[in-house]
Amino acid sequence: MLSERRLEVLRAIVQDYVGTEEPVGSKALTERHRLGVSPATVRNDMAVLEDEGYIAQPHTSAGRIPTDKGYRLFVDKLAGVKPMTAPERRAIQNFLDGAVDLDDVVGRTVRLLAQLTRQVAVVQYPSLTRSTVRHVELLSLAPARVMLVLITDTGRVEQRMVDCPAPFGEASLADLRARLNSRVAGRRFADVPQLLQDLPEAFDTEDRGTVATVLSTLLETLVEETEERLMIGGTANLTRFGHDFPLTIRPVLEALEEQVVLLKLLGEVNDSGMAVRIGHENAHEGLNSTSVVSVGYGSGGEAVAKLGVVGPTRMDYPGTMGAVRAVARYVGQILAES
Amino acid sequence: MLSERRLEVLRAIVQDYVGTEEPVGSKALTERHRLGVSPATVRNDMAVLEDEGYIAQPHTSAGRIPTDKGYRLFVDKLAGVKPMTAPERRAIQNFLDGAVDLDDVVGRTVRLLAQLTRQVAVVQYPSLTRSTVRHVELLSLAPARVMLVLITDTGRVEQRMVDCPAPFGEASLADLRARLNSRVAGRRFADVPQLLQDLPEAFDTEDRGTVATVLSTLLETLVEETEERLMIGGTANLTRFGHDFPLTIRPVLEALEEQVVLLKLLGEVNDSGMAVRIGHENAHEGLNSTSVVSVGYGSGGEAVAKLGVVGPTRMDYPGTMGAVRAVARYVGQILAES
DNA sequence: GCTGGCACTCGCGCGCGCTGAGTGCCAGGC
DNA sequence: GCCTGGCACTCAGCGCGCGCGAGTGCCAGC
Repeated sequence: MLSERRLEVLRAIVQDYVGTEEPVGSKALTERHRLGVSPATVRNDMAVLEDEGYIAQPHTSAGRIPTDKGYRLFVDKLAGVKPMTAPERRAIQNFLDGAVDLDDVVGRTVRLLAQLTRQVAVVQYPSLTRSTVRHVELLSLAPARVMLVLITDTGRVEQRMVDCPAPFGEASLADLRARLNSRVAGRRFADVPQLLQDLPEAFDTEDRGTVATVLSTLLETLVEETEERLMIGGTANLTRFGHDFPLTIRPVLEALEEQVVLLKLLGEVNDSGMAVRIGHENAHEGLNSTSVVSVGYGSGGEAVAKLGVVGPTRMDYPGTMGAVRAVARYVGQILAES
Repeated sequence: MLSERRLEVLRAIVQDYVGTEEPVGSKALTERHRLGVSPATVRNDMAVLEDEGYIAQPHTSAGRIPTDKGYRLFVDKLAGVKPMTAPERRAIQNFLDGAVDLDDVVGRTVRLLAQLTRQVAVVQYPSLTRSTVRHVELLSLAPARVMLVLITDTGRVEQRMVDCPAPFGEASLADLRARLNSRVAGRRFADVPQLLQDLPEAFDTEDRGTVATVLSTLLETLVEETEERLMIGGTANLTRFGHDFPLTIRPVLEALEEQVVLLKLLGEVNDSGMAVRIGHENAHEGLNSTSVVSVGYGSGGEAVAKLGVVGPTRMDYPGTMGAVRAVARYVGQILAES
């Protein structure tokens, strides 16, 4: 176990390094922080911290920089979440309040987050998994062609074309529409399959094939669209990554274009709230020199999707976490209102 | 007017520079191209080309590189469009054929284009301006709340919530729905306002307010959604931009995040087909060291949207133009089928 | 009008030594 | 036992000078 002072030294190193982007030495440390001890003592402490793997030297006789493990300790034990100031909160709220539809909410959120944190922002569209069905609509486009429109309580609309095995009359369509809605409207996606199980039996034999086709398309939509969409922004902030960044930036850009990677990235927010993934803790190789701060957000108490930012491991964790949390909270509010 | 051989020299310079990314000198030129003259002669030609502003030296006693004006001449007079090979065509078609819906088509297109050209791809969603209405659907969500769903022939779906001034019965709703569709289905967006002008008169006085509200929402949707959406991809290719690119890349990333800028970028494709914007020809400052190759695409003969790529001015114009044209053609086919 | 020859230019890479921040270690003091 | 000042050592970065070589412009001759 590290002594109190050594933890203090680690904190000071992290803070200074995040601020200056340069390896920090013992003398500079004692000058900028009131540690109450001499540089020599700090040097000893640093030697210990290095042995334990919390800090490292880029090369002999340079200052120290925190390792991933060092940042991890910093985030877990040494730093809190820096709350937003009142004006900042107001600005967030104002900015998000102007949104006119779901796309706009997500778009504004992503821009806001990128701007506040000066990093790359990633926002997942509200998920369908935990949402409920508001309405299902069926439109006859041709005798044997039906368009299925699914409207969710989060304001999302999905449509699918269905080619029917047999012509399907307007009356049957209206019947199906009514039965469908009375069964699933207001219900959760997860419950829908069960609720529709015996629906085809209510129809004439000749229509059963078509009904089954429509239903299976609906179920497919529910499942497929659970793979969420994402929006990202603030990629220009990648240029602030580091000096050597031709090599650093490329894999990050590549990773950011793969939805799957991103979804996984946000994926594992534990229920307690925020998740911070530091450097090599990220499964994806290209993101080994980045940290990800993510959090769930939702219209009620429950999280329906996630959002977060991707930045260099050398980031202002308390500030970033504060911004991410605040934005998530206000987006949740906006969604609840609409 | 430049002599035939001088044009040939310019072509050789552009080709070599695009290939090597290094200033090209007179000796190297005569070695790689069968110009039939000596380096000294080429030097004289180069001096002329430089006087005319087609090429420049990064610094005294280095080779020459083409200027924007040089590329312009190259594109206009010296180079054609390099057609895709048969296997490439097949690959494009196969890749696009797998798409399941509009989002997927656009997504695949953007990835394909980025991969083929190794540049940043931008694809505009099929526009609503020139498209036609396939169907308008009205759903009663509450006594005084109606959801309006607009389906276009390009497979796009837009929805809007309408708060009615007075409760609106199911019968009236069905009536409105039927009348609406009989008037506008299959018609062009631009014609819709006129077609609906006297529709409220067909309804009882008590319903007219609601009908008017619904109609104005529909018209708004048509106008608003004419502001198109975009998808971009291949930003990782920006890292291949140049050696000095910390400064180059940032404004480009910033520009790419502004939809407005991008739309303008694609905006001015003349009807003849492809547009190539070279360097300073781009209005947006951040894109002064990039070239944009764009083209319209559409499901019929008519263009409903645009797509293109953004790359360094030093790009393989014939190849890029070939790829852009081929992709546009196949996307058009796919859209026509669905 | 093309060519070979020639003198000149200048960016780039290399090696050098200096500087200064930073380190590890040690002996002495609280 | 822990902290401290002192000291020798290390090494990345920087500036400098130098030589190389690709490339140029010009000129006289064919």
